[in-house]
Amino acid sequence: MKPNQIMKHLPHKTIERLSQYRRALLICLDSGKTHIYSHEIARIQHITAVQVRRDLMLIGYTGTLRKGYNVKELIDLIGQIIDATEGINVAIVGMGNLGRALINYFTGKRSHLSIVAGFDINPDKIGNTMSGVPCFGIDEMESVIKRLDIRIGIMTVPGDFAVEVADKLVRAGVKGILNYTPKPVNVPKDVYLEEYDMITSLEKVAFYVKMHEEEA
Amino acid sequence: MKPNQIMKHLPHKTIERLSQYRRALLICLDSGKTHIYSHEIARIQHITAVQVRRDLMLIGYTGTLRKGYNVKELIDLIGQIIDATEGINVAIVGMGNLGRALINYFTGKRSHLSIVAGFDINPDKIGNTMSGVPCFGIDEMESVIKRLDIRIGIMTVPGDFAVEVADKLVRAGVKGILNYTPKPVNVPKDVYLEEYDMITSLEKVAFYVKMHEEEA
DNA sequence: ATAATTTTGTTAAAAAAATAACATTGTTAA
DNA sequence: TTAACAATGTTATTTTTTTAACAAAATTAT
Ligand SMILES: NC(=O)c1ccc[n+]([C@@H]2O[C@H](COP(=O)([O-])OP(=O)(O)OC[C@H]3O[C@@H](n4cnc5c(N)ncnc54)[C@H](O)[C@@H]3O)[C@@H](O)[C@H]2O)c1
Ligand SMILES: NC(=O)c1ccc[n+]([C@@H]2O[C@H](COP(=O)([O-])OP(=O)(O)OC[C@H]3O[C@@H](n4cnc5c(N)ncnc54)[C@H](O)[C@@H]3O)[C@@H](O)[C@H]2O)c1
Repeated sequence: MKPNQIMKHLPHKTIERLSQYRRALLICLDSGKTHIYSHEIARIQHITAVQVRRDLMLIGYTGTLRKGYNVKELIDLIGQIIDATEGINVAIVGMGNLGRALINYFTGKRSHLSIVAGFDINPDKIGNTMSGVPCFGIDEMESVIKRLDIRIGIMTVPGDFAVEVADKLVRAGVKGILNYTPKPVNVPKDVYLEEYDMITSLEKVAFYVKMHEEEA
Repeated sequence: MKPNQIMKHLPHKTIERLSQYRRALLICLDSGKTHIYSHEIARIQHITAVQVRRDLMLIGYTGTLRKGYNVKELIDLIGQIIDATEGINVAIVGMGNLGRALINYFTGKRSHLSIVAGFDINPDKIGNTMSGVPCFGIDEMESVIKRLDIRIGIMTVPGDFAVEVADKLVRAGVKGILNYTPKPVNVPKDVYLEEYDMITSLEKVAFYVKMHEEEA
């Protein structure tokens, strides 16, 4: 099966895990490790070794028996599968606390995904740069996105502006949106949308903490 | 089936969705809506109406035929299922950009989950408050957590400190950890751990954007 | 008054994901 | 040398999650 065909049949959960494996592998690489066993990856990610091997099987990677997987090779292969060949430019809308946290976190982390622009409505922020990322006015969005070939937008504006910002991003031609706003938005189906709310995560933790306590 | 028994058998995904439904319902309530149909909830959450009805069936909620669900009642019932009866205190470790974003976001949002303390290593931050949340030194962690009966810790420190902070939280007696650090940590199995990395979300968006482009 | 419609609630089926089982094969050790 | 071991890779099974199908009932329309 060609790489192209592989990609189309990867389970959604496998995609997520591949990204996580790579994150862990990069840490390993830094620490000088050249090989890693499936059960080591599994332990880091809190999953089973079988699942790791199964995921790697799906992307057609073959480790060395009894030596495990070559860290560098695996990082490269995961990149071939999940990264776009030429890299993708990303914009952040809303250069507040969360936007700033994201920009700091990303800068220099992933070469194939570059945050190349920020947008805000606050005149004090427009025209400045933040960790090297220039901040533009929201009115310039459409032109800047087209000019810089930005294909993904991250939304970190106050919830009340979520819907209007999403619409603006879509009109500007973005093909993926990552919405960190607490307000769900709608996009046409040729735009991939991912929404995340920290309250859901925290409430989930709280639920299982409660459950566990009641059990005892 | 008693509420207690219901909870034990709820699928993990249902727990997440219940939290999301409530978020959406609270928004509806604000806008003056008293009733809502399953397909309306579904549309907001980008899922199917059947799934909504099935989830509500699992928690034993009965809507009114042809009128839909009573927004207020449903909010209350979801609270009875997923919230702890007496509320849970939460701490944030690492009062940087992300920590600040979280505190702002949470403050006044959920009455049953209160962020009552922050911890940091930076002397300039210790002793101050941020959106009403006092910042303590990391050395005081164990005593403060015990004194304030904190049961969940959110980690927003730099990755290099993740493991040590997680250990500290566990030693202090926390029963749930939400790790926003890029470094996975390990906890004993009586502590519920949730880890989230924005890079995974962004890489997932990028993957599907790429896929979609190649298809065309 | 009756039929059509719309929405819920539930059971059944399908799909997706995780786990288990196990064959295979280098490596180590007796 | 051979047996035990420890790792991978793959198929089979189980579990979980989602979707579909449809009965029941209130409302609306005819
Ligand atoms: N999803 C999560 O887990 C999570 C966590 C924390 C915060 N949040 C949300 O993220 C958002 C940002 O949080 P924050 O703490 O960074 O808030 P913030 O107030 O610090 O930042 C918001 C920024 O958006 C800018 N802005 C306002 N309206 C705008 C518009 N129409 N167009 C462009 N920019 C605009 C503001 O000038 C500001 O710089 C909020 O919606 C908050 O609720 C989400
Ligand atoms: N998971 C995600 O999606 C995501 C997104 C953005 C950032 N991050 C991560 O979140 C973390 C925080 O990001 P940020 O932008 O807020 O960074 P930041 O530097 O602004 O904040 C870190 C804070 O932690 C404090 N600190 C350092 N060492 C500490 C210790 N040992 N104990 C207690 N406090 C300590 C610092 O004084 C600072 O206030 C980083 O690990 C970053 O990589 C994660």
